Amino acid sequence: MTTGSSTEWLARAREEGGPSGEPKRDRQFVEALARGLEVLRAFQPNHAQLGNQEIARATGLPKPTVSRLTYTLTKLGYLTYSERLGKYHLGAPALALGYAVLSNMGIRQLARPHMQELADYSGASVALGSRDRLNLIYVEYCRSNAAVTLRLDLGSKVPIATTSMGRALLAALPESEREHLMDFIAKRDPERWPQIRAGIERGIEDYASRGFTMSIGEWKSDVNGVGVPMIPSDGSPIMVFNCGAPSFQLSRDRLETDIGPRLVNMVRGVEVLLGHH
Amino acid sequence: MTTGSSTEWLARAREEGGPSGEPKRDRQFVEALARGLEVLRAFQPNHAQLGNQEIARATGLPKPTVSRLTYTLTKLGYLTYSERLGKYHLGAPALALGYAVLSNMGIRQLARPHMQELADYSGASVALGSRDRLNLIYVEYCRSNAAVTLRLDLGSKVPIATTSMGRALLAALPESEREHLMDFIAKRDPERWPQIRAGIERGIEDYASRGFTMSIGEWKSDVNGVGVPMIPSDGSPIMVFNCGAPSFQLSRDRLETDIGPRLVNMVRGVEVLLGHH
DNA sequence: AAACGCAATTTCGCAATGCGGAACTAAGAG
DNA sequence: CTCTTAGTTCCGCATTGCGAAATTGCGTTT
Repeated sequence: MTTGSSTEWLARAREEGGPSGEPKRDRQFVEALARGLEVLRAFQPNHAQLGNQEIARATGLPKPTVSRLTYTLTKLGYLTYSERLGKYHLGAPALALGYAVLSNMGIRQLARPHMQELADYSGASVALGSRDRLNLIYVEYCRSNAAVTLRLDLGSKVPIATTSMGRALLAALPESEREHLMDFIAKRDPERWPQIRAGIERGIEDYASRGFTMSIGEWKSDVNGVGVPMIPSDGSPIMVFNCGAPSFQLSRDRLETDIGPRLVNMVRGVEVLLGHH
Repeated sequence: MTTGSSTEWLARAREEGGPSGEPKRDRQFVEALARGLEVLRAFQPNHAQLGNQEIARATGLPKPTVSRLTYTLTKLGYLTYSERLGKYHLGAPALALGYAVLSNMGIRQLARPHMQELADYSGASVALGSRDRLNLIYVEYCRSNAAVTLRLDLGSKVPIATTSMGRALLAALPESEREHLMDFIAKRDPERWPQIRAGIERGIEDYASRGFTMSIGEWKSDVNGVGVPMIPSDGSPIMVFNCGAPSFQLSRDRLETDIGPRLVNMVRGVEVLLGHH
């Protein structure tokens, strides 16, 4: 299901962009920390409980190393050991980190009223996401009081490959970064790559011509959405907005002619607010 | 405001319980990982943006070390660097961890209906917390539709020293652990320690005689609450429930005679559910 | 402009620290 | 009682992280 191992990401994280780069050690990069965090990441919402062995398999790290890392994380409270199952699960301190992320993210307060307005107008839900590897993480979320469906929580992930949000991100990314990510997507799912690629390229065109991207049943067959990127003025990473709903509620046509342009407008408005610091 | 440095915690985390222990190295403990996480922790909700210097001061780590750790965390996406400010802030991947915590915590789904029921009955809010150092982190939260006040989000922290929840935790903890924590509390706030200590001891008595603890305006002057601990059957850490509201809404008398006993009952109910796995 | 203060990064030699293959122990399953 | 599968301990090696001090970089001040 997942990529063979997450070691690839660690390897890439160390190197400069150069694909030719030999294993020149980055004396600045703290391997042990990266590996420890990799262990924490292994605990996805579906993999609630993991033993050392499973973690070793999931991360591609040697057993003794995993053993030491889980030992450390447990002492710090980030992991909790269950005697009954002989497995670890995530502890509350990890949650506190997430809360700090949200409460420190100024853009959320700025954007929320605008997002809510569009959500109410469209009867759909509007979200703000930030990238993590090949996913987008929801950092803000508004839905119309009408909408009953599509409940995604803050902190949850959607793939960049097939969502309108993801395509908006890719379209706005500098060429080199985009290709880097697309390489990974291709590698992870060679089967569907041709269609995925086509969707991304359509997204790039849509973004160039109209300022927003679309996904019509391409992420989940009964969900439609549009996406718009926001490129911050300082060097910080691109954020992405979307507006989406079940397909019976939001037709392709309405997205294209009405919601898409409005989302673009909304993002321009938020950008202005951000400019005022 | 905070403890001088968080290095104390790291030191303790390595050692066995023994207070006499000299710095016998724990070859199992990965220092670099612990330090890296300590850097992330420095980003509390109030300290949104931090430079290397500030992090060094907050964590008590040497500057070059901090520099390497922030470098690593940035490459991994857990921190983001703002050119404009020359400071770091937390990135979305940290949020994803928090989400995984919540979605994996089975007890939440089990307990929620019961918590909601009591919240509705009492017109107050009911929460479930788990300890992180000297705080309790809210991992589940229900409030009556009536209650307008006291909005605390999942992942936020309250001190164990002065809250009903905290006292319930301390009361249920084994002697040695309790004293260990109380030492820290005393050290952190010697000024108020006499009153704090008195409150904790009252909590221990209350818990022994009635099964719940109280805090009447001792955390925030206009907030009252009761707390009940839940000791899991496997070795995993104690969880704590509370029920609280602004003091005008929930009198001491009502807490003592009505809400407290009901909360105890509720927790017994949840414990039974947990037993059924 | 030059000089100053302040913060962040780089340097660099040292040894502490993290590493992982292999051996060992523990706990089920057949 | 063996066979498998998970987890820990050993232990020598060299990688890797360490931190004092020097260096760079930036924004003020004189």
